[in-house]
Amino acid sequence: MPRSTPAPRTGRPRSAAADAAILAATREALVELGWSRLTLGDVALRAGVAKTTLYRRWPGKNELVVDAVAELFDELELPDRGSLAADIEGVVLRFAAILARPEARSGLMAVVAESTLDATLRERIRTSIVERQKRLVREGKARAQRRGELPPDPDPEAADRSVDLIFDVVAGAVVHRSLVSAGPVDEVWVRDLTALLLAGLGSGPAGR
Amino acid sequence: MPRSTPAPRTGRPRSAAADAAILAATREALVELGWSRLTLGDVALRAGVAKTTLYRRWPGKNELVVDAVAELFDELELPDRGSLAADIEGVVLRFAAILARPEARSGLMAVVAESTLDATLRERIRTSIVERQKRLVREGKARAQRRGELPPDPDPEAADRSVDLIFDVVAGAVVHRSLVSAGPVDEVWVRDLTALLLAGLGSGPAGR
DNA sequence: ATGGTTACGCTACGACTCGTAGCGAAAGCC
DNA sequence: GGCTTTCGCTACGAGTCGTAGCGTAACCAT
Repeated sequence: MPRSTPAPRTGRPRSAAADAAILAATREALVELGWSRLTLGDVALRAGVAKTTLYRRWPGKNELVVDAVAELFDELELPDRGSLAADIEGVVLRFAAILARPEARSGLMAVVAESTLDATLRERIRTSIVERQKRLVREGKARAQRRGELPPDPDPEAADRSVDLIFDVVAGAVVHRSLVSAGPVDEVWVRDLTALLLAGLGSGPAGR
Repeated sequence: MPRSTPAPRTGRPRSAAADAAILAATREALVELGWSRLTLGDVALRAGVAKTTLYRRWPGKNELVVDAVAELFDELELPDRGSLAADIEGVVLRFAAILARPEARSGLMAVVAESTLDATLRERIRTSIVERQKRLVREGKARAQRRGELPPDPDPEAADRSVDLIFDVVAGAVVHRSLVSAGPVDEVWVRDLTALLLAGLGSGPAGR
């Protein structure tokens, strides 16, 4: 989904294969070069298309990288493992696996950095990535409430706030752990995180 | 601290004022241009020094920005407000205030993104920023344990894991909330976050 | 088929930034 | 005063940027 095309009814249609090739080439370049040394000319070369074709579809490097990275997160799913704790551990491990890939690491943080001065880009990130993955939190929460592991929400407004908060805490913690602290997101860490989320600080990381 | 100078005993000494001017100019340029459009030539011009002087002190843009941003977080302190919950709320609000500044937003995320392909830069970030601010968690935790709000740690190894986890969860949540989700870190959100940290998911955001 | 319309590949362009080299002058220690 | 290092300045080749112009290719409507 490069951009919202007004869908012209006539003329030569845009090649869908070119889209896929460009996004794949972008991820490949992210792995080898990182964000700063990635150039659109290089991406065009890898994808086997002309540089001008690239500029016809995306406004610039930032938007291209957002679309290339967003595809990575669409494969996320919430496995039903029978309990809230197990569900959380499962999805966090999958999320961490995606974040371990270099194209996700360098691409995601770079566009977030760029979005601080570009409201349009920020909105693109929000709709393409953030809002899209909140479905995981909603699903996991509803599942836990059906199981009786979580109390029902007092009102819809509080429910929304709860979803937003959980999403920021979980996603933020995993991102910070793997990208900033540069520590492993392994089973030990995930178990500690889940314990903290479920029971709070009082229990401590060793208690379980 | 541009870099570890071997401290030559002879010759003209490096101007300390130039260091400060360069770092301040870097932050100023980050505000106006963001990371990608920031050029070292422009920073040198703003700081009133020659471009060559800049290259003599820092290897490149990444290292310069790390140092410029690291200074911002040194002003963080942990106010003693009498309870663990109040302490957390206080430091989170201060942290968010720093993250609200454009020079911190764009600079921090950009260098984190760059560090994914540069182990040296990653280490520089870890020592200059991350490890330095973990003191807040250690202090807050020790204080709460003295008050009896938190149980003592079973062993030093578990204590370290606990500090790392709390730091990633708190810092990650605040960063994710303000930079990725682009939501406000206000008193309402901080209260919900603190409640989640202390009591876990069971209580919900409305319970307090 | 034929003509209309749009996408495509290709080439070329001026403007800009990069990081480095070389120079003479300035600033501090012996 | 003599030595050493930093400083400001200028200049340089290399590389990237985003755009314009052109002829060709692909699809739709008649």
